[in-house]
Amino acid sequence: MLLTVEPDGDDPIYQQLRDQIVVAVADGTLKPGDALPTTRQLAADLGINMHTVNKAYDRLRSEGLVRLGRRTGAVVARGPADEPAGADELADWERRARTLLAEAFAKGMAPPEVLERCRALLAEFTSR
Amino acid sequence: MLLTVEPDGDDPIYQQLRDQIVVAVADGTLKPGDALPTTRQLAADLGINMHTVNKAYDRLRSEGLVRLGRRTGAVVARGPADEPAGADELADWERRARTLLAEAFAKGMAPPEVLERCRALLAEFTSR
Amino acid sequence: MLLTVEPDGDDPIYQQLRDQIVVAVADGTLKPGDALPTTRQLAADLGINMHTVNKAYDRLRSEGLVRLGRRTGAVVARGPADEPAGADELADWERRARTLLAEAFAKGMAPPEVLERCRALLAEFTSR
Amino acid sequence: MLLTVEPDGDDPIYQQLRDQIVVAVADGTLKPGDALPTTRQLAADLGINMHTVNKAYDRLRSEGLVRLGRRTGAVVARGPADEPAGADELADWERRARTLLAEAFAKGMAPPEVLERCRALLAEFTSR
DNA sequence: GTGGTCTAGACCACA
DNA sequence: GTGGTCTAGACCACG
Repeated sequence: MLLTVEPDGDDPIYQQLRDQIVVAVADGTLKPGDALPTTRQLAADLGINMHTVNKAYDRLRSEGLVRLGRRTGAVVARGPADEPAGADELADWERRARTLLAEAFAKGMAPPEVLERCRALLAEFTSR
Repeated sequence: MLLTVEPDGDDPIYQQLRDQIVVAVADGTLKPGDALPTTRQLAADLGINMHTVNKAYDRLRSEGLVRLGRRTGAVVARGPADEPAGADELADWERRARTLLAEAFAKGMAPPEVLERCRALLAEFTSR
Repeated sequence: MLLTVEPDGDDPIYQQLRDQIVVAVADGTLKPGDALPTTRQLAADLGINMHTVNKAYDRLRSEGLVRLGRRTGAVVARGPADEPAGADELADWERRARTLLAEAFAKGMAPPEVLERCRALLAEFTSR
Repeated sequence: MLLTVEPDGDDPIYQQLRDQIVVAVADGTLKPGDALPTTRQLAADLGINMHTVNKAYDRLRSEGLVRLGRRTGAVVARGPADEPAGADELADWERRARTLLAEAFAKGMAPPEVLERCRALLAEFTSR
């Protein structure tokens, strides 16, 4: 479980953290019940502000992926196949997926090729 | 070709426009050579500022999807399968796709189901 | 001597014409004394405005590459090795060359490679 | 690192800034990691608008030469030989170089002389 | 009449 | 305090 950040990247730092943790949950590096580093611990390790880590954790909480306890810290709350996604979650995801796939298609990637890439990326998660 | 914006949405207005136009190009609503509304016209229709539309068009130009004409206004420059995507473009796309697919998987969607949704979304584009 | 224009290209049409004529003079397609098409002839051929052709010719005149006669039309006035460039002309050219070469270097092209490309491009002119 | 602008020059202000920064990166005045002035600061120093500086920086970012940081301001991202140029970048550069070299040749500069000037300009970059 | 550029001033997200 | 976004209004280059 190695987290890194690019302070001057295109995405805000808190989202970089959120994304990496989502991927870690997907590929099994993090399992339901696993504890995440404390905010101040992670902030110190990465040389960033504690509030930034906090914001990342809060986003994950509002997505239902982690639970934030006063004493337990941040704990992974949901893993693959743990609980089916809600309708709102699903509609929002589909909207983003449509945009992403449209971009690929509009920019010249052939649909079978796009689908194959999606399959390969998903395989990264299931195989581990 | 109906464009709408949510001024208070999560994404900036110019990106909402960019996204909708990308989808329109992908699904065939807009074909290479088709003219987009003029910046002033679209701005007036949507009740937003000219510069905001301008920024959306400028981004699309830098992505190679539209050409900004001197007299004609904005014109769709690239359609599906018009030209293969560059390596950088592709790597960036794959990074975003990984995050999006990881999110789906981590939130409980089964890989076959995810893949099926991707296939269905792509079919929206190829069928029209 | 085939001239073409992209109405929606990055460069203004009059400059596209100017550039192509400059290259034609350099590579020998056009020689000193050769007549260029009349403004209305060229405008009709390319489907553009007469004033646009006029502007291109005027720029070339101010650069000393063509003479504009009331009765003779536009005539190539100067060719390779015809007359050494003036100091102002030269300083301005060098400024633009510095920017172009800096861009190549800053973007990762090795100086020997850049120089070789320049040599090859110049050879296109001398060989014909 | 001294930047100047000519408000009434032929090139737009933002491009004058862009060009000067490209040259500065090429000749080593600016090295990867170096910070550029903040948009507001530079705008105030030059007596121009913040948005104009912003546009210059944004172009440089889209060219991959700088990263725009959240806290640090603009930072030089790519230096000479840091990363090879892409194919599109290269083709576009060659087109512009052809025009520039043709102009020199057509205006009476001998090819060896032109090449020597290019070599000298490149030497300005490598020597520092 | 089109997009391109510049100015001016405001509010927000991020850290 | 930084860049990012949006608004408003003006002038210019191009065709």
